[in-house]
Amino acid sequence: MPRDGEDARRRLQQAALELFRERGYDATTTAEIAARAGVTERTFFRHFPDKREVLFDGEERFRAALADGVAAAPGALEPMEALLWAFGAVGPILEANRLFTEPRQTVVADTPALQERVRTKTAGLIDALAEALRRRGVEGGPAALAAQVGMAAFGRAAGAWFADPSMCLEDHLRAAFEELRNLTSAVGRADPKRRRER
Amino acid sequence: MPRDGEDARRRLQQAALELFRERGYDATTTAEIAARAGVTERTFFRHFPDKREVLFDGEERFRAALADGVAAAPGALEPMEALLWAFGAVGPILEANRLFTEPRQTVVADTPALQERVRTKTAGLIDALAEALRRRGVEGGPAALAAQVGMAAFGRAAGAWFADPSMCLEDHLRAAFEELRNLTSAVGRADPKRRRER
DNA sequence: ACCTGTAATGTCAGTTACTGACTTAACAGC
DNA sequence: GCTGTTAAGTCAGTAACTGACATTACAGGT
Repeated sequence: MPRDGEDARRRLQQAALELFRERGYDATTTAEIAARAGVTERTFFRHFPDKREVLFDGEERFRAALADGVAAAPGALEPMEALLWAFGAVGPILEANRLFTEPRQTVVADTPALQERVRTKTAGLIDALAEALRRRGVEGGPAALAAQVGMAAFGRAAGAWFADPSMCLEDHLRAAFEELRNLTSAVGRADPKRRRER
Repeated sequence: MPRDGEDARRRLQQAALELFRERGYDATTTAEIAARAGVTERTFFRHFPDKREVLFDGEERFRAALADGVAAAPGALEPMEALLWAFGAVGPILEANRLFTEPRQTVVADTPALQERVRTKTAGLIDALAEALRRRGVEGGPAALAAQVGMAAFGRAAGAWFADPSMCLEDHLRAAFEELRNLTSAVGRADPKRRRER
């Protein structure tokens, strides 16, 4: 009976989040999730490719927003500046999803399998950023490195922003990127005797 | 019959690598691996916690070497300099394992599940580096960021070194870290109007 | 009304990774 | 020769996922 459509998907996500918080991710079976959502286990796997994915939704929209941000940045900006621009433009999306993403933070935090998935999602974002930089004329190698490094700074800024929302995301971003510059500026100065003992 | 001991483990790894290269990771079952190694499937899972882990061995040794390298770096070095030092000290290990790790590169390359595992392993290395930096007195936040960024540069250097072994690892490392400094030095100069339109 | 197509779901059987509980075979030292 | 330990075998079971097929609801045209 196809009257449900998109509704069943939302019920499944809701049921999954509830059960994960009640008894943990590993102790919850996909059959239980389906039962609470009022559908069959088979239906679960028609809406989500696997058990983990039920928690992650709308990530491709975020990825597109990041890529668009890099593309929309003024052409004169250096790679890292373009990334900073894109991260700033993505703030509203972060803010809008904040209450939505917060409950699953605790679930992800104590489930290694989900953390692994988060890393994969992040890797996808990094790839998209690198590709967007390449489209601006940045060479492949530096683009990939810049995307990785920029994402690390963004993660730090987003974390700090979650912990202290009194400062706006842009300021957190600027602080993180400044920290980054301070860290990297020191290298290659004294050039210590890089002997490999042992 | 416990006469095998460590030997069965090696046979399992060898059999797994062969089968993965013959017909791919996903199309290979743990039962097949065990059969080719001359043991039971149950024995496979006594030696490895899961199917993926049969390909990754000696990673904890590498992690310890990295942490030791950071600890052994001269105390006057800045965080990123200490990381560069540690990466340089780890070169011989990379070189020794080169022929050993090369065959599985192709398997990992076209198996998403294995790439996910590699990312998890890398995250473990980053954590170890951050912890080692903290032990040098670096604060938690900057330590984590420096470890992430340093590992990104190390990955780039190692990749370049695999592609072009004529240059020594240290030179590749220096090039990657220099690239990093160039990338980050540009940010925060003009401070463009970071308006979030759209 | 009737037919038809399509989209979401139900049903069921099967594969595979992985685990727990128990048994068995080899070897080690006393 | 007895005993303990260690690696392995055996067996039954769970749970994530998949393919093949049947079913139900609804939409539109005639």
